[in-house]
Amino acid sequence: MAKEMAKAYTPKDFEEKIYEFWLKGNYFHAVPDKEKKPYTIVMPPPNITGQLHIGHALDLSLQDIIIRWKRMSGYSALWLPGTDHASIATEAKIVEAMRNEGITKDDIGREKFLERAWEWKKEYGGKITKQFRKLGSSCDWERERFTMDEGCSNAVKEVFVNLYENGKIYRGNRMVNWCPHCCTSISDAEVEYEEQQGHFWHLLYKVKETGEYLEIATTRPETMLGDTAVAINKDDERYKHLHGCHVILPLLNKEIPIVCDEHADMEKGTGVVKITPAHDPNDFEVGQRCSLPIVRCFTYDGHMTGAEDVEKYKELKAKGNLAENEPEVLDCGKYAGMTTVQAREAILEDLKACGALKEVEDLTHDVGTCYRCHTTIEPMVSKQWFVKMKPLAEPAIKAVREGETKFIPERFDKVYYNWMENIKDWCISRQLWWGHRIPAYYCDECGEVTVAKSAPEKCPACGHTHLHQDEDTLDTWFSSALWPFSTLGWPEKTPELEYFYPTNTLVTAYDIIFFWVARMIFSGIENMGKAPFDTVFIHGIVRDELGRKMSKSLGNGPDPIEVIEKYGADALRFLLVTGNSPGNDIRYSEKRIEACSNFANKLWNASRFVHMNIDAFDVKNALPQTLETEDKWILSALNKVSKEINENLEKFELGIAVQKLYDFIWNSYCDWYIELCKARLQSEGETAQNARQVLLYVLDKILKLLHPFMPFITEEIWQTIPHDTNGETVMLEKYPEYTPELDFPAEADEMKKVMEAITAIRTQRNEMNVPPSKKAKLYIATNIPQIYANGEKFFIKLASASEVEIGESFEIDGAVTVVTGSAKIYIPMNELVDKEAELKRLNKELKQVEKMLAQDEGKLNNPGFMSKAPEKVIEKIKGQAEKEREKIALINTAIEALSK
RNA sequence: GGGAGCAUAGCUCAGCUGGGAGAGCAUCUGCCUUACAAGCAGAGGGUCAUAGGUUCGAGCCCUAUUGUUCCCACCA
Repeated sequence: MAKEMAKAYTPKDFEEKIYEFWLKGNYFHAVPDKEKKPYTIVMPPPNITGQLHIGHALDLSLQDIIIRWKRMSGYSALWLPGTDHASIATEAKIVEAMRNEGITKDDIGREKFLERAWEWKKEYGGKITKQFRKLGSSCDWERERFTMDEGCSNAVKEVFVNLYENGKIYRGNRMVNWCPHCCTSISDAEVEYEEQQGHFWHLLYKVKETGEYLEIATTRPETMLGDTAVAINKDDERYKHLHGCHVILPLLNKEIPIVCDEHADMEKGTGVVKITPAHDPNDFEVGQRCSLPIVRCFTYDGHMTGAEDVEKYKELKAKGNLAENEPEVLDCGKYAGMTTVQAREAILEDLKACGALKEVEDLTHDVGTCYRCHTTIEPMVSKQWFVKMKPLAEPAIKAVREGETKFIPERFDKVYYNWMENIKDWCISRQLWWGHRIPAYYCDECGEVTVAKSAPEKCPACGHTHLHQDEDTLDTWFSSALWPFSTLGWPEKTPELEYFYPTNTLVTAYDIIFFWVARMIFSGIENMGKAPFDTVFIHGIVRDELGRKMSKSLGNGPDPIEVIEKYGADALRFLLVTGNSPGNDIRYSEKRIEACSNFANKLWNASRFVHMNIDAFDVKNALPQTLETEDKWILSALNKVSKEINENLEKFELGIAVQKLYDFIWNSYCDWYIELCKARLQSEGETAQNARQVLLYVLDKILKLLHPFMPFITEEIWQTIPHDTNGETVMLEKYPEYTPELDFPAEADEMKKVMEAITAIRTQRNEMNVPPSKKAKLYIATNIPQIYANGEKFFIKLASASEVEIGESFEIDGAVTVVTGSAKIYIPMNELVDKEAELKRLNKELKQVEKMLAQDEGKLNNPGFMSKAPEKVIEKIKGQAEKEREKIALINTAIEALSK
């Protein structure tokens, strides 16, 4: 084995090579294995248009840590990767590319467009997953899926047909969010609200019957052309006389009714509301309740309707193809063809001219925008497909309430309930070409709708053979919602589906709980009968040093690939997980990553030190027969950290786990254990050999413990050291766990006493500015001499002692006195001792300890504490008090001696 | 309007079911010591936002307040 380690830690030199090695060994591949328990994570599929950003890096790091840990813990651990077709984003990219060539979608038609899209997918679709590899992601690439591959498309059709057949999918004219830029409907979840400066325009509508004027405020005066009523509250005393009357719509001089509806709030404004059923969600509801006509005055691409649009409507009407709620279309006359923005200006101008504009008020309000292009959303009545949400939401709420699925951290279940409980029907059709085409077929003859997985040969109603498929495609999230089972082969009953579903953990940021997590839960329950995962592990988003969101326009997002080039993937992963607690955002800063890379370097060098000491000898990776106190101490510490890391990982406390590991490796292993060993390593014979073995044994465990977090460096080093198994890769080694027979609390405690004394001596010497080169004899007065005698070599090596004398008490003139919990140490340094200063220091220390003792005694004399505090705590306090008394005694004798 | 998070060392953040306040970075001091100066040995630095409460005991639990960030809904 003994491959050599390079002198310097340069991750660039080996990370790629290691990844190739893993791929070659097929170590990421998971199969159904009856001998093992399954553990499954499905990767949130990135958009094929996506570029790896730091948010992905966080998400992937967390998933990889969990899956590597589970794999090493004996599970058949599957991490299933894939990509998402991202219909709106991808289509926009292709349209843009075509625009540069001077062509439009309509120029080339659907088929040619899709050819381009697939080509585009082929060229760029794999880019992001290639980038994922650089992070060390141990996903099963053999099982990589794409939301529009054959299997996933089949699953989409199956679900659509099933939902349609049991009445959970319907088609109809409803109010939807329309993006005039993307020219498609979008779901409620896809609307983002932005605060904008706007105005309140107060309009005057004349009442036909009485001649009085009603004042009506609106933020969108251009919709007035589509008004089909004004509403008042039936209890509003001010307007009781107007029940059944009409107003004259200005500009159009059209008579529309005054209706009574609860939507009109007497407290707000004048209590009169204009009703535009075609272009406002609330007004649409009023229209439904009051049976008002729906008049559309906007085109679907954000212009005012005109004669042509009316023609189209008439054609439709003549054919008898008008569906329920099909809006009438208005010829906007002089405004026809204007954009809605232009029309607003023109209409206001005209209203002003005819005296119908009373006043203008400034107003800041939230405006709905498209989450993709941030164009202002136009609410429109249009014919779309919807998923009926109530029956799907109920069991999905139950699944979380009853604990079938739980959120980490828990608070996100509130967010989930709130959304699920207030959910409206989901508009799933999109007026786009790139995506899953809706499997609905219309008979050209009789208009009969057939929903089926494949095109029917003839109309089941009239037998006619001319049918055409629905032009629309499905919301991208419709297919992502099926991801946990469509990727495992559903609707086929595959062994993978049987074994790996339901999956275990879903790892994602809080910003897509609605888009994705919630929809996966109800889809899983609906189609599989079981929620798709037992745990949703939510993490935050990565922000910049100023706490701002990373964004393209700010250009504040570091390129993970560049970071990896510079510091290595291990450092980046480590950065993203340290100090990170579930659900909380983290800040990225270059400073912090340096600390991570330093840690990797530390481990590298410690390993080189081990090599330096074992390479020339025949050292087995196994514990020796005889263990010294310091060996027992480090083994106990290793045991403790192994136990805790497993516990923390179990609770998804990755940040805490990694912190403890860092501390163990750097402080316990490198700063103490290696230093403690140096004395032995310089000697000859068995004791040195034993040290080499323990050194190697612990390093091996460290590499395994750290592997999920820093996979590359741990593998690279592990490949160079002797093993205790004949495994090929550290990633398939057993993850260290607590081992009772390697716990030595008594010896560990002894060692800690010696270490405490060493630290105390160092502190004192440091304070007096004594250079380490200046050695001094130590007199250690203690009633547990054996322990200190055992530590003699450490005092010499690590506390600058020339020699050590141990006894019950000493009388030494002009010595510096250092007091620990169990020893009083004299350092005779006459020339350095300032008696006054020494006394002052000792008195100060005495006061501190006395204060602590007083506190503890206070507790122990408190009947409330004694009767109510748990036994464990009382014992602890008693122990503390005992130590404090000892220390006080020691300090007192030191003061006495000095005062003589 | 409803809900949630955050407020701890100069900075960035940890702190598990309440039982002596921690890390990294920064600062200061001293060190080339059988790996590592990307290092070693030390030091200083905190009324845990404020005010009450519960408790033998509160950074942690409860109430209110202030500041801050976010989510949802609505504003005709």
